[in-house]
Amino acid sequence: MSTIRKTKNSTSEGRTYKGESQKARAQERKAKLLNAAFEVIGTEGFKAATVRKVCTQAGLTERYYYEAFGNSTGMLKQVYEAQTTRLARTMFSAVSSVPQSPAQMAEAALTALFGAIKKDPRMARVLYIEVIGVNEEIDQAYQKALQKFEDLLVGLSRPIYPKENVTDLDEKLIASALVGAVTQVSRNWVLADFDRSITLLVNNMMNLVVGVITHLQNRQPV
Amino acid sequence: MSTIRKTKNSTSEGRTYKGESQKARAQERKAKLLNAAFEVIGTEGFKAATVRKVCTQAGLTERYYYEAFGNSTGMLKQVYEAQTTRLARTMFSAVSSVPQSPAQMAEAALTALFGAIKKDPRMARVLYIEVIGVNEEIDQAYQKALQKFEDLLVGLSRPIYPKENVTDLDEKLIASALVGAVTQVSRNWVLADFDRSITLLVNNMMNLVVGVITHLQNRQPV
DNA sequence: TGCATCTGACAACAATTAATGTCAATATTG
DNA sequence: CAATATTGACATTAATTGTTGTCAGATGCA
Repeated sequence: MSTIRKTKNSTSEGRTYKGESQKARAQERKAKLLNAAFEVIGTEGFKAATVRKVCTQAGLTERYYYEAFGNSTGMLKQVYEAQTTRLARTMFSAVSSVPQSPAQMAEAALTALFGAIKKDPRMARVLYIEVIGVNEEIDQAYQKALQKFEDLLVGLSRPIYPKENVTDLDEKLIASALVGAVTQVSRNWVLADFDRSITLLVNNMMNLVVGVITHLQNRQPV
Repeated sequence: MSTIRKTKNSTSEGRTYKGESQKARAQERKAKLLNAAFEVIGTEGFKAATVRKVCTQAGLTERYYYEAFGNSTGMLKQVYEAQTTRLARTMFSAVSSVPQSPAQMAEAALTALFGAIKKDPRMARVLYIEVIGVNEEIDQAYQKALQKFEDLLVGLSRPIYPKENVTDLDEKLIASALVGAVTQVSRNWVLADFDRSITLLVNNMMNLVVGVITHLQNRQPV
């Protein structure tokens, strides 16, 4: 039997190249590919985001596509999750930096959302359009992300709801309806090439939010 | 030169076959293909609706696919428009058969919508999922259809809005937000396999509708 | 310096699919 | 019956794409 030759690091860990560890190189490639995928999906759509096109955009070759994503569903999922994270962070920080009253928090959140979308329309395309109806795995990621926003909304609005049992009141349903309302308005706004001011959008959505809140507070239990 | 032979009908009109005119046969084929396309798109999705699969489902050959649709975008567009028409009819008739007060009309419309979706989930898939992000032509059809619903809503709610100018009030924006809210709730409901009763959905959406209405009515012009 | 590893460019393969064409069988009409 | 229109089954073509493989050159390490 021949003995197995070992380098300083065990064979599976690889070695440094151009001054960087294997892990660091892989991360850099993944970041490049993620940016490229976001660019292509966000401007030309998921269907147009072929392996070759994304790799060309990234300046890398196909092998690294599979290293980073596994397959095209993986690519879309990662791009989507990166964008939801980015948006959530932006909105969270906006909400945090404002007096903690429901109306002011809602206004801050809406302003941050519309601002982010206008600043980078690729995000809207990824969040609202390209993830719809691709396959079950993406559907799940989409539902999960929305759920997170809805749960956040439910948590924030809990103190607002009437203590007594209002007939059939379903907080999650109301939350998802509000999320849907915002989504729809955003989508139309993007497709209409930002034809309205952010202030106008926020003011009108606030009618909806404040309307449902005060209505629920004034309702009598049955 | 040889003279051109003419049958009783000019050549371009074709002739009867199996007792039916050319037009009637073409219409029947188109109806068959439309049903088949709806079935495939509504259950397996647009991506799975290849020319061969739709034709097999319809019991017809590829040539008639192109006769009826031209291409796959045409197919999706026609299926989509057939479903929006069907839904609009159902909702319109429901709204008509009820006392013409805003709340009762809204309740009737919502009940009809959720009922139609539950009765045939393929419709929801076509209306809410498969038309999103296919290409520009479908996007336009989608926007046009939503616009029609939104315009209807604006028309119905016009008498409700305060006469005085409320700050920045944009009826179209409110309408599209409400449409988006309903759409989102429907989508979730389908994906969650109809986990709630229609009454529950309607009651909760009514909170939103009544909430925004009363809020707008009570608001003071600035 | 010599050898193993890593990288990038690209070839190759298989599978899918839209779109058009071929041709024999069937129905209609004069 | 005979000529022609219509139909349906299937072949063909061309293009695209995911995925894997090849190989030469660059890089790091002992």
